Amino acid sequence: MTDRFDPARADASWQARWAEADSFRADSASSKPKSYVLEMFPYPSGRIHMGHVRNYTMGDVLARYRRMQGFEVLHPMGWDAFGMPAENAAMEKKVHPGAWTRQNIAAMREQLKRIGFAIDWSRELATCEPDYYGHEQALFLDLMEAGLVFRKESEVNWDPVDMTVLANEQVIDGKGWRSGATVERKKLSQWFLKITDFAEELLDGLGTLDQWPDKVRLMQENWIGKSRGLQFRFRLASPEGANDSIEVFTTRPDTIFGASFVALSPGHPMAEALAARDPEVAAFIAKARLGGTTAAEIETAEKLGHDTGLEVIHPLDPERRLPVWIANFVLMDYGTGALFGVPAHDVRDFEFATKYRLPVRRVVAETAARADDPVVEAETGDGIAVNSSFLDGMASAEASAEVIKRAETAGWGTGKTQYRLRDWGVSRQRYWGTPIPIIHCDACGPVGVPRDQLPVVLPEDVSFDLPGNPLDRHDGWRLVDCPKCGGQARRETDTLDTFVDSSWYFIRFASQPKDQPFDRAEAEAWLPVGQYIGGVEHAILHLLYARFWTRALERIGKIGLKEPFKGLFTQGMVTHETYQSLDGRWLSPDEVEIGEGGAPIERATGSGAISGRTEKMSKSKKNTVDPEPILDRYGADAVRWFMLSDSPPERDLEWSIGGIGGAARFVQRVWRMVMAAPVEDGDDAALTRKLHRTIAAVGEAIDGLQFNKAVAALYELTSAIEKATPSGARGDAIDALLLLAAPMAPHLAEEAWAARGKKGMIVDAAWPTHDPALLIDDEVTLAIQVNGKLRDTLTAPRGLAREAAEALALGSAKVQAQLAGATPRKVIVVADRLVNIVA
RNA sequence: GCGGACGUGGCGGAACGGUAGACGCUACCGACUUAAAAUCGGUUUUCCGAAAGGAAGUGCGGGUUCAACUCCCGCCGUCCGCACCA
Repeated sequence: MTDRFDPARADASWQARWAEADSFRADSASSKPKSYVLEMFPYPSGRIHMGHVRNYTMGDVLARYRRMQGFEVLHPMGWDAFGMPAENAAMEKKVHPGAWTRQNIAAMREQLKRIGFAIDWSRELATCEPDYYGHEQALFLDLMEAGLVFRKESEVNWDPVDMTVLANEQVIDGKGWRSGATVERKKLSQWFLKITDFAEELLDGLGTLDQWPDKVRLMQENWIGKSRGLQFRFRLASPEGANDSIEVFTTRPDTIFGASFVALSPGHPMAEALAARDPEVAAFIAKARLGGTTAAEIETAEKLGHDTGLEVIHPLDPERRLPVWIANFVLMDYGTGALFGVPAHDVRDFEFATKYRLPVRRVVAETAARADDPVVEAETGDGIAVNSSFLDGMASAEASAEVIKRAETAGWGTGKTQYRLRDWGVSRQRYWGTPIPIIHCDACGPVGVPRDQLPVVLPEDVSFDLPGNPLDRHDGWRLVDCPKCGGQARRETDTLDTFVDSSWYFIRFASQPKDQPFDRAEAEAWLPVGQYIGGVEHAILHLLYARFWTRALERIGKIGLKEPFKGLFTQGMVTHETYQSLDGRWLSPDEVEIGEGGAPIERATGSGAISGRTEKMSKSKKNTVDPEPILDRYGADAVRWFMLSDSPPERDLEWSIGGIGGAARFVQRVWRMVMAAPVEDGDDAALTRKLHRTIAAVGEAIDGLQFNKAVAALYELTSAIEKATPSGARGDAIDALLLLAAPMAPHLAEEAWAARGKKGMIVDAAWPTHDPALLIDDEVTLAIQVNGKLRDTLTAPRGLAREAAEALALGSAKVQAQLAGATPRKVIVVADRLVNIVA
């Protein structure tokens, strides 16, 4: 034994001991209560970064804590292994995406193991392996049979040079991120999942997720975007071809008398029909479709319109005619792709009407008396209906209900609920993804691959020399017989969105039979995930898709589970300072030194540098810190401890070398204390009380995922033990400290536990319990206030009677000095806490 | 534009409506040492004061209360999400 804790030796040796003992295997058949702790699985980019370390450390503390509390814990790890970076690497480095990915997985697995996470590695999975994605294909077919999968034409961003489809974030200023070519919109026939069928229950379900952050629930609620309103048809004054009406949706039926135009989306079928025979319309539509989809562009985009010359009849005032325009601000995929404009009460309509000199008619006012106030800007709030015939005088909500009622009675419209949520397009024109298990036959149409032919395995012999999806040109794989008619047919070459892969991996972790995606009973034994931990960037898509997928499986009877994640925690990012040289190059913090007067200087050139904001670690800003050298230097426990200290876990954690140093110091401090602990007998009531308070505080903090508070409580206990004189109680406190610290600094805890001659490993030890009686002191400190200001603090026996406390307080010289002879008017006594004398 | 969160020392942050600044970092002083590292003890919200002590203080302005970082109203600022959603 040395006087220094040696993490390099201890980390490896205890990790080996845990592996040998198979300490973290989750036994589905265990009779113990179960606890499922899960962190969002990583994409195998090749290196672990600090964000991973923080995320998995939090989950690990919880998993180890639950285990010590007597739970059978499932804490698995896997790889979200499909996706574009592997294809990019294939193109750049001429390696196969699979080889690249598997190599990355191997490297990252070793890195994770060095941090000593309590993971059941026997359940490890990678979504890019057929034994995972094959089951996903089966589930896809199940959903298809249940009518939850459909095919539809949809627009994609098409890069004509790379001949590939781009995600929105790959389109930069209207150009492909890699080729720089101007991106085109192209219509492709693609597969969709009917998530909109679940809009209402996904929304309702949010109400049951009381262990989710409010913020995430709100974001999902807004994303689903439910709104109630009226859908109805405007009859055309003179029929236009086959169409004699235009269907619109509104959330403000009460403003219907304020309508001054009808606007069609440039993608609306009627607009397209008009364009087919009128070049002017066609030209306008082409113009309207230009322009980017970025937020900034939309913000500044000018409203453009084209008058079609058509007119519709107002449903409540047959004398009134409204002009029909085509307008660039009308979205095709919300509502009906057409709307009626009420300039007085809608910001966009107002802008449009002002530009094209369309009438602005007030139909809502604060009071009936202000019915004819001029409208200087769009007034979007509720009020009283005015200038609206039979609606006049009604409040907005009442007026809306009245219009819907009349529409339904007269048969020209119906009350309707609209959702912003759109169906989930899952087709990706990519190689490195789950093949969609469909065969296209000219005679039979799209046919599901028969179950006994699953998995549809990705062919290995592909090349990325040519642009486009290599599956499209791999005839050996692509050309197959139709399973129905036996005729010549082709495999679907699109692969599934990787969000599908991550929509059920938590079920596969819980149960992984060979012959089916999961065993229902076994999966249900573990699920829902008790605590799910990950970044807030997944607040909407991943978490919504996973909720949908689970509900879809529930609907088709595969699992008895509506919500996959009972508790959700979104942790903050790991940030670091940033620097830039004067000419704008990003500098890593190592390349900068702080000169006299605190001004940053670039080491290499000696010239000044600019310190920027502290931001999320990212390669582009060169402010990353690689965990590996830090682990080498300080050991796993110091890194883990630092990740949990200081910042509340939901907030960003600023990386600092001082912080990690402090954590390493604490590890050594505990070790020294253990090494130097003399064996003595005897009590130490004060220390015992401190210990029991700490046990309660740490447990409460970990339960609430407030790791920074648990850390602070352990620092306090450590100081108290150091200051205490040797006694039996002190020895007990050291033992308990090790148990309490074990989830956070497990290697140190094991090493110290062994050094203190304890039997067995600390991972198998029970979490200490506290005696509630010891949380209460016999003596309390009373705060003595005069007029609400603290003037004195006095020690008093606990449970001191009101009168006695009052007398005690009045006896204080400081109080008497403050009162200066005045008689107290009133005395407030809060038992065992304070006395407030009001003079 | 809409929605949400946050604002406390030099810094990260604590604080059931009841002693603001726990705990950590930094800095400084001291001890040990030939020396350094490591370690240990101490100080560290501001102002006045030698001290005892006093005054002010949780973004700003009001309010409720015996008592407000905490609750309410109005500003200011920062960050996040959504975004032409009818």
